[in-house]
Amino acid sequence: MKRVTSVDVARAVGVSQSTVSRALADDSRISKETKRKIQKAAADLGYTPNEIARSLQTNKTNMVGLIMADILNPFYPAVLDLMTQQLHQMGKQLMLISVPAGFEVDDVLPSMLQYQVDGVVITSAVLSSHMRDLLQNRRTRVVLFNRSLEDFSVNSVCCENRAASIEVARRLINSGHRRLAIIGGRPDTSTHRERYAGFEEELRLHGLELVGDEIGGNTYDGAYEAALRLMKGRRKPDAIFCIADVMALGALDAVRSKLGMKVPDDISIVGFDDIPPASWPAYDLTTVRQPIRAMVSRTLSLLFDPDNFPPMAVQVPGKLMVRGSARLSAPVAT
Amino acid sequence: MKRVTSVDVARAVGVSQSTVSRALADDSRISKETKRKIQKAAADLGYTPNEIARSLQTNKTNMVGLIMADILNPFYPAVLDLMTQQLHQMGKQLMLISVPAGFEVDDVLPSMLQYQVDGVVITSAVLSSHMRDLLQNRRTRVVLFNRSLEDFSVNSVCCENRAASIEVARRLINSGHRRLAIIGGRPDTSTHRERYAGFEEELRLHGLELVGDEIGGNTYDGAYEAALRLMKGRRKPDAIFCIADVMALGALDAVRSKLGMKVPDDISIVGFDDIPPASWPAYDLTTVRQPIRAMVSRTLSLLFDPDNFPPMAVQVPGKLMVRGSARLSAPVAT
DNA sequence: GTGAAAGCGCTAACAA
DNA sequence: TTGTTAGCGCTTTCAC
Repeated sequence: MKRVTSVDVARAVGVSQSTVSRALADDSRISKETKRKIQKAAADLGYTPNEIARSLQTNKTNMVGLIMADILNPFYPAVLDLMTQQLHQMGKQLMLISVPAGFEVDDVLPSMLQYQVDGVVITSAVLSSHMRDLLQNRRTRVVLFNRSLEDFSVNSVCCENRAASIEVARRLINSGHRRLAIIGGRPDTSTHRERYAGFEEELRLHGLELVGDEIGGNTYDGAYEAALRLMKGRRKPDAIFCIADVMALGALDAVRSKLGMKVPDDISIVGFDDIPPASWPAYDLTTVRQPIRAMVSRTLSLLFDPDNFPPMAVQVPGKLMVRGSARLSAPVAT
Repeated sequence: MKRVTSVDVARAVGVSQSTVSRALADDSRISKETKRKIQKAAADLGYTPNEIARSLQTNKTNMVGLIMADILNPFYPAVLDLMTQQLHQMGKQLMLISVPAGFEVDDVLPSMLQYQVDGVVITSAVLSSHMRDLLQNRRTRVVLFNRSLEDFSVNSVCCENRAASIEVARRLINSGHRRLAIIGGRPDTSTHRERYAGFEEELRLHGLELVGDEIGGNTYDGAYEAALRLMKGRRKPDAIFCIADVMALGALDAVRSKLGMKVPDDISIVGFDDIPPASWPAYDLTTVRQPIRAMVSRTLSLLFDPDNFPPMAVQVPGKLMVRGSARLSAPVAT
């Protein structure tokens, strides 16, 4: 069965194809009567406009590309969920690519651009300068989500990573911890660097330095091993800050189930993100909540606001969720 | 800067536009020399074919639509990850929609079809007969993932839900459990019905019946409450089968942290899916593993195999992962 | 208020 | 081996 086009509708009503197009676009010049007839015929025939043809003509696809580095980190499904829903409400569609391990944005972005997506959201480690130029030349909007670039040459939406990490460090120190360690994610990500820097900076302010720092690769297993390495060190930490919740869960399980330690009595663990399992009683993780909904909204605003120039780095505040995995005393007024 | 088209490449080389098109499609009739020149010019100018225009002409977009009911169930991110990667390898793209709570496939599918996706994968509760007809008329392939229809009118890929659930029941009964209960997901899904039926059937075979059955809505919180309701019943279960891991985690936390029970000493909990947290020491959940990779591969085969007709219901075996959350004795030879 | 016609960037049939 | 031409299904001028 041949697909029904606007020409079929036109023929059925006895008007020209362009009139159909106008009527369905609710053009003010078309008479009420004609519109009604066309709408009826369209419904009867089961006509729906071909977005591909429309896109070719208007040079606008209403598709947004999303390049995700690690969907398997439980932080991201919520992002994805909100993103598709908000886009759908705006009458837009999402094209998704998950970057396989060992690949970069550069490897997958071009295939997405061939589909002429109107904008691209990237939640990945790095964006090469080559790709940045490419996007700029095409005038394809980009927003980095949960990532940023030092030189502000690209839009980005992040949590206030530094500030939040400073708060974590301060609260831990004020509560009597002195041997602090950190489990990082991937050193080539801005989130890693900012959280690491903020945490360490606050330590120095108190005349302390890290008793250990390990890389967990933003995975549960990676952090599990990292925590064990930390606990084998000369100076055993009394608190570990994991820059992502999924790693905090790994660290927690490592010290509890493998080393038989009590949390928070023997050691405090703090995460970042506030993924669903963080609030489950089995973990009861103290962590920094990222305001996902706000971050997604801001991302889409940056993507579609026509006079968003020059690119900007949006930062939204995180919120410390005090739960049971860290021995924290009441905050000190400042 | 205007986007560079095949016409620009043609002009640069001094050939016709169609020659460019052929050269880039590696048409055998074009001379080596011309091809080389065209490829060079294309690279120099940064030309990449416009997939939208190509799609309009070929009536084939190489896009697959994926409609996901609950991305927030930790079972699905792995599916998504594999799906995008396998598609990308095939040179295809994925268009994703997450169905918001309170909406149905019918509400989102049409907007996807306007983009002329070549096929649709659905992991949702129900597919109305109206939509089924629509898809059939358009000759748009559909595969239900982790869902099936009784009448086999649509392709589907599922785990052997019944068989696996029967095995769970048998193992529990053979290990001495007598008061079995179940926490279901959503009664309007095939997975719910099949797992429920298999489990109950095996019980009856042993002259037992469920001491309780509750609905957990496929969420952690829902199952947490459901478990508490079960334990308030007249006959308290000594084993609970949760038809999805995310619910098993909720049930586990409920009986452990809220009721202070020991697992598996006081009660056995078994799940279904084998999501990552299931194997974490904090849960150590006995569950049925769904072979996601195989399921995704089969799904894409069904979608693209040209002579896949009539529709078929593919079933792949699950695998019982025996861990610590259920008191199971060694399997009895049959 | 409506129609005719051009054209978005490509593929593919037909010519040469 | 290459060029010419006709669309794919739409939007959007320009006429009337």
